[in-house]
Amino acid sequence: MANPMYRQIAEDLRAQIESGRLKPRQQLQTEIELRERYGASRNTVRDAIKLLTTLGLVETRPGQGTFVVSKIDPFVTTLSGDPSQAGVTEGASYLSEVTNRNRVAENSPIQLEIQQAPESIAAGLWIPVGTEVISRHEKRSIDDTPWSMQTSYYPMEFVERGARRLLSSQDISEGTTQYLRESLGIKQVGYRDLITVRAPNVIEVEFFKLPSDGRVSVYEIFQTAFDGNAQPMRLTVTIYPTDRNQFIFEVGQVPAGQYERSADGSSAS
Amino acid sequence: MANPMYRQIAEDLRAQIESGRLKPRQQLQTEIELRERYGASRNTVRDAIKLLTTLGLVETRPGQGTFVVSKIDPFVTTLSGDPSQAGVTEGASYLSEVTNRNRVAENSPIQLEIQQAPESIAAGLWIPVGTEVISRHEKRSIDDTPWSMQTSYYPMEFVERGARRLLSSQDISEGTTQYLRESLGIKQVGYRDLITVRAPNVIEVEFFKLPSDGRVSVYEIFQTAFDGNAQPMRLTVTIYPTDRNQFIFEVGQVPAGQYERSADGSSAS
DNA sequence: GGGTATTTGTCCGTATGTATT
DNA sequence: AAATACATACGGACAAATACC
Repeated sequence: MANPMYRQIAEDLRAQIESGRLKPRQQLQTEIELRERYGASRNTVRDAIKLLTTLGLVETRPGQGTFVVSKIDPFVTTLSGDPSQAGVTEGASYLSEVTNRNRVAENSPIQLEIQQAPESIAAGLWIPVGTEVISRHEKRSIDDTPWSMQTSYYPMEFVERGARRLLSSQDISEGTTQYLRESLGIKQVGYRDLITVRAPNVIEVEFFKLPSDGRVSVYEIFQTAFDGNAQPMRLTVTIYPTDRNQFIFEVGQVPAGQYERSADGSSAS
Repeated sequence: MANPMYRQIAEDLRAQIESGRLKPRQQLQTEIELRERYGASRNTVRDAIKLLTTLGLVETRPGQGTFVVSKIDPFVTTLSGDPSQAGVTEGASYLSEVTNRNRVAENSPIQLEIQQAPESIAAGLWIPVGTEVISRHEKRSIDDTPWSMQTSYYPMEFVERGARRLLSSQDISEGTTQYLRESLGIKQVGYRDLITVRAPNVIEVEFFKLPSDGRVSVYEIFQTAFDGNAQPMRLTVTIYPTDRNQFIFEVGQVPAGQYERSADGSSAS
């Protein structure tokens, strides 16, 4: 046999799940039953189940059993769209969007730090490594589900030039983008998003309550905002778990209306 | 005992990797050596290594050993940008972008099918389930590395109205967007991308040569293109492995210039 | 090419712990 | 408290891949 036994067992179970013979939320046979059914040892059955777990097809619950996963209703974030709102990422802007969908959003207090820019942040802001930057960090939840972690970095120079509220951990209700325009005359004219996916770190596993085996990865989105002189004025890094988030962006003329892809893979408008 | 032993071993090794004491491409101690070092059984050490593998921190090579991963130089795809080029996804358009970066791109022949639209495709094209659609499927590689799999769906009605070349497996060199404009007067005025991440299926694992344990997930991007009547004219589904791909999109005025995030997490412009 | 040592992969059986019902 | 089910841990045996002589 080309394939080891635990893979064959996994393939068999996977076929049953994908064909719909095993439905979401349905319990699989116990490890003991599967051991007899496939004539394998319990450890081999467990290897098969572990593979399906990594693939996100099943989940195990101690004391209960192994179940076919039921996907989470995803939250959809629109990354582009109305250019006038473009890049308004901190503060209340996204709250209205969330509320529109009858969901309840919550923000943590803003955690403020002054750091020496490491390489990755310095490069995004076009400043030398080690330059002081302000970081404003915030955690967000929707319907009590941890949703995203966001950190925005601004050159320390902005404070010296008069934007002192950047150093306040108070929420800047009108948005930092507008605040910087009013206080310093720095106007954001565009931004660039870089989307990556990676495994979560320990902090992210804890906040998002992700399985500690790292099978759920996170989006990491670097947003660099530019002012009228084509200089970076802000770098925002946002983390979203991939198991509950999708992103939309639109180019050109696109009809309005939600486009949500539901849990079973189908769509609705 | 808060943590089981295999997690403690994994955390210890993880700390060594993240602190740089174990560098990318460096070999870890063998399982036997780790067993003695931590006073655990070989299977327990293997559990720790399996965890690190799922987290993407190490990789094992039979007959050789276990090594700290060296990240792949990612390929960066710009999803928005020049509105005149917007949505030109099939054919030669992306080849120039690749060539500009001194990489060599290759496309498979287009695989053509006529299908009854399943729910997910019907919803994207606003047509009833079961309506006939044309699917044009293509696999793409860059520098001999499998890069993406793309399938575009068009209403069968387009062929009946005269766009017969949609049924040819020949590449439509000027791009299907332009072809539809010339042949039917259907003009694409915008599109919407929906970005999701999920585990790969068997076909994707094989084409992209992904590890069969499913620890590397894939982006699945649904692009719906709209014509001047705000009707969907095309649905394109593209799959990219998350371990070698990043996406950029820009809104407003953004200075030109590459923004690549290199393997170690730093950036360069 | 062949043979051998090394290293990881698969599979088994068993015992005990922990979470849930 | 007892039963059930998954989680952790151990030890052993053999297979498969690789490297080296």
